[in-house]
Amino acid sequence: MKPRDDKKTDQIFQAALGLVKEKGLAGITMCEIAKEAGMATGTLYIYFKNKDELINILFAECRKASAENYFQNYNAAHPFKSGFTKVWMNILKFRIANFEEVVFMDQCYHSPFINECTIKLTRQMIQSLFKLIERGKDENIFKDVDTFSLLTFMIGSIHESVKNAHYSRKPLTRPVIAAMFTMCWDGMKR
Amino acid sequence: MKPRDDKKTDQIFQAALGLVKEKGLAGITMCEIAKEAGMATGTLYIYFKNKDELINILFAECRKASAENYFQNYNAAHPFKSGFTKVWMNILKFRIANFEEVVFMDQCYHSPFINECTIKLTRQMIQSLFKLIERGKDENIFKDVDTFSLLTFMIGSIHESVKNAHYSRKPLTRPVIAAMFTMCWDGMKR
DNA sequence: AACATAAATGAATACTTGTTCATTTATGAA
DNA sequence: TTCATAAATGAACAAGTATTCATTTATGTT
Repeated sequence: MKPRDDKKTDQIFQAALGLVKEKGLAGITMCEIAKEAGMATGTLYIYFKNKDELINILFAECRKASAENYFQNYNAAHPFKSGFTKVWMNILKFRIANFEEVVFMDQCYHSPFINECTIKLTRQMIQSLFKLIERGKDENIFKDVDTFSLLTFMIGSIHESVKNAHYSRKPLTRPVIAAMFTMCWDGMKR
Repeated sequence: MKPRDDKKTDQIFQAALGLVKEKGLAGITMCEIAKEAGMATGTLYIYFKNKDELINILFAECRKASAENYFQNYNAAHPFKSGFTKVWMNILKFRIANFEEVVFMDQCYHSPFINECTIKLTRQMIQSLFKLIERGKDENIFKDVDTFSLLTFMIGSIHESVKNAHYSRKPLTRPVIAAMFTMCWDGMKR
């Protein structure tokens, strides 16, 4: 028998992500995805039951990849600031390098494809970030503000930087990244 | 002859915004918009040439409403901090009160409906905000960081607050808003 | 080398959705 | 009141899109 081509799933995902960034979830068709991925329309239905499943599984993959990235090379034994910096930079760099995923996930939150339940799962994933912020508060480094607000502020500085860098077509340079981080840190610290 | 019903345009816009927030640009149909707006499908085509025009005009309206709001009750004669606070609060409150518009515009940026040219116009609209930040730098209040980064940081603190408040279903309380503003200010100031 | 099996194909099908248009309804003018 | 005009309607039509399936192609097994 003929085995499945393991690369195909990834080709489909890449095609879908590229098209969504270009035209939004509104604009993509199964036919276009297949063409972009270099295969026949029918082939998509060997790897996914239907369009809905394709998008849901891609969403789950993106979420996983994003979460796995947060704490890479984070060492809790190191001083708080260096750990916090590492996580901040991880998230920033990941979002720059995977901007298509960012756009795709953003669009999914208001779509008929992703259900409430899936969104709730995503919220659970910020637990580790929550703990990081709590540590900063415990060590009397961060302001005595509720953790959720501190986290929101941290994430906001990252998200907006990445978005603006992309739309203004001005790549984030090291000095700009450093400046953004300093502002975030100064805002959060006591 | 029978005159046009001036309310209809607004009914159509409200229906479209509500549906986009619920299902995304991907999920809306002319038929649904009409039903939600309480009129026949054909009526949409009296007020708009087609779906594309409907969305483009709605986009332009949202952009205008948003921009007109920035500097309401801003008085350049007042001290910088109170003016900056006013603008920050204006934007925050506008986005809370008009979250549907926020979602709609976000979705439009990656859609086949809105073209590059329209997006560029939006960028021009941030000129007044640019000048506000410059004033803060001129008065030696803000950090000596490039204006675009300062503005990005400011906007990021607002956007993420509104988004998180909505998705977590925790309305922004006065103390939380105050805390977010303080973090933004502390981050930007020297 | 021949066979069995599943992948891959893409035109055909079924369904969805944008748009039109013949008809009805409502309003201002004569 | 009647007429002229344009709005409003929604079923019919035209496009467009998801999904299927008969056929072809490729690969592992015997």
